[in-house]
Amino acid sequence: MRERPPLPVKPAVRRTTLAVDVVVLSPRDSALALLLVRAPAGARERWSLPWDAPQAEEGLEDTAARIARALLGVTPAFFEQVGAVSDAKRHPGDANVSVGIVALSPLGAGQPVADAEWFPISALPTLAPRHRAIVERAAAVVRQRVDQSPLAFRLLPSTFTLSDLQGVYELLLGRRLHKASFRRALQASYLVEPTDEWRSEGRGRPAQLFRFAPKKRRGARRGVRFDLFTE
Amino acid sequence: MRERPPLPVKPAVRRTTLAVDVVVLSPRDSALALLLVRAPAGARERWSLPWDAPQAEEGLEDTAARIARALLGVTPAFFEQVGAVSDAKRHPGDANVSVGIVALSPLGAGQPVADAEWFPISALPTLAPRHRAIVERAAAVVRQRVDQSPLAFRLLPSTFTLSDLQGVYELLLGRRLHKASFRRALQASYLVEPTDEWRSEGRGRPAQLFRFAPKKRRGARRGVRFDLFTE
DNA sequence: GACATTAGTGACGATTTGTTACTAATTCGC
DNA sequence: GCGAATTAGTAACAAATCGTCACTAATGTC
Repeated sequence: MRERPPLPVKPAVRRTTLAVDVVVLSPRDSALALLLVRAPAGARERWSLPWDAPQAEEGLEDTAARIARALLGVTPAFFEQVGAVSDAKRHPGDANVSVGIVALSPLGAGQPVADAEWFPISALPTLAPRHRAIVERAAAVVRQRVDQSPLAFRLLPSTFTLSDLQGVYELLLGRRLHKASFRRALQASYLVEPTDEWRSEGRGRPAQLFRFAPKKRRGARRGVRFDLFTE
Repeated sequence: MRERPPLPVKPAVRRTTLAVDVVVLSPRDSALALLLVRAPAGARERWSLPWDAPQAEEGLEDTAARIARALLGVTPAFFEQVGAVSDAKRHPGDANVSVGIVALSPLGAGQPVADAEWFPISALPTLAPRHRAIVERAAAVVRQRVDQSPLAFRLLPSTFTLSDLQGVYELLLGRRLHKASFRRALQASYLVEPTDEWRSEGRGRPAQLFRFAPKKRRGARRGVRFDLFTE
């Protein structure tokens, strides 16, 4: 048995510069859109993620909410951290550490201010390296949590049709889903309830509107899934 | 159509103090154990999570690796962020912002230094409020990702029996699993391959040793799950 | 050698899932 | 007005998956 050496690190805090970088997402023109702000003259890239430093003792999600509200006029419905980075990748404000936060804003809510614009996530302009990395992680986080978190519902208004909902899932997952299976699984989940309103969208049969109203249900005690994505 | 107001925020970085707080987990005596360090005399709590500030341009996971290696003599096999916090909850070093990182150390690897000790996760001493919150989030993150991430394999040595593996899953999930179902699902996942070694553990039939060797398989293109845990 | 203990598997029934094919309600073109 | 086109919604079948039980296998203990 070895002798146990004494504690070798003397922990100490250290002053650094911190930014909250916000990935605001919303469905727009049948694609997932990301809100960018025009960079000040002289910056290396013309666009960047909206960002700012947290105020004293302000929660990081509160910082993200403040930034998004200032740009859209409304507060997004959902926030989730995508991770903190402290590497050598360049940040537009040269922050040492960035916390990336994804914010979901419902379809059609808010209106960007003059220096902010929606870009389809598949056609983004050049961003600072750290911002590009944060956007990529955000997309992965959203795709990975869409089953466990009510993400999709936060991208829709408070009432919506089941086709709307399926469309958002397809946007987030990047693949088509089968209508009957989707509805059967949704039925079994007790996550939505029908309203007595219907919406007629030009042609075709009118669709019933639903609202997100999750019922508490006992954890379905399944076995393990081994859904590692090993690619 | 409203006039779009100009950009109302002038982003600026801000100097803060930052700490990386590490949740080192390892199976120990049939329970999940957490590594804590003895606090210096005069601290409000007698134990704390190991923590330190990142060095200049050091990645946050690298900081966590450095801290854990200093305490255990070995580098844990896996790191995952559990989130950044910047609220009023007290940190032992009074850092404004903490990044929590969970580190998984395989069964039996390393030996704590004199001022560090393993505690079963179900019987922890009092911790600073922020540390308590980080540990709770870490446990939730681990439970939530155990299906998508090779977490369980990182808590075991490089070869292990299937009963070992099932035991780790049961520790992480906090419930018993059925042997036949577990093995069938594992078979279908192509995550492990048998070695030609066997291990006799006192009584009972010897068990074959396996190693983690995930085969690339095409994404199983399932429908949506709606596994929201709404409780 | 009987028994306790742990490893590992075959098989059955129940449930879940992917898919096809249908019915229903609306608008559009003529 | 009326059929074609379009979108919503559902029934039902076949295949795959899952939970469970019951068994066989190989070891140590007494």
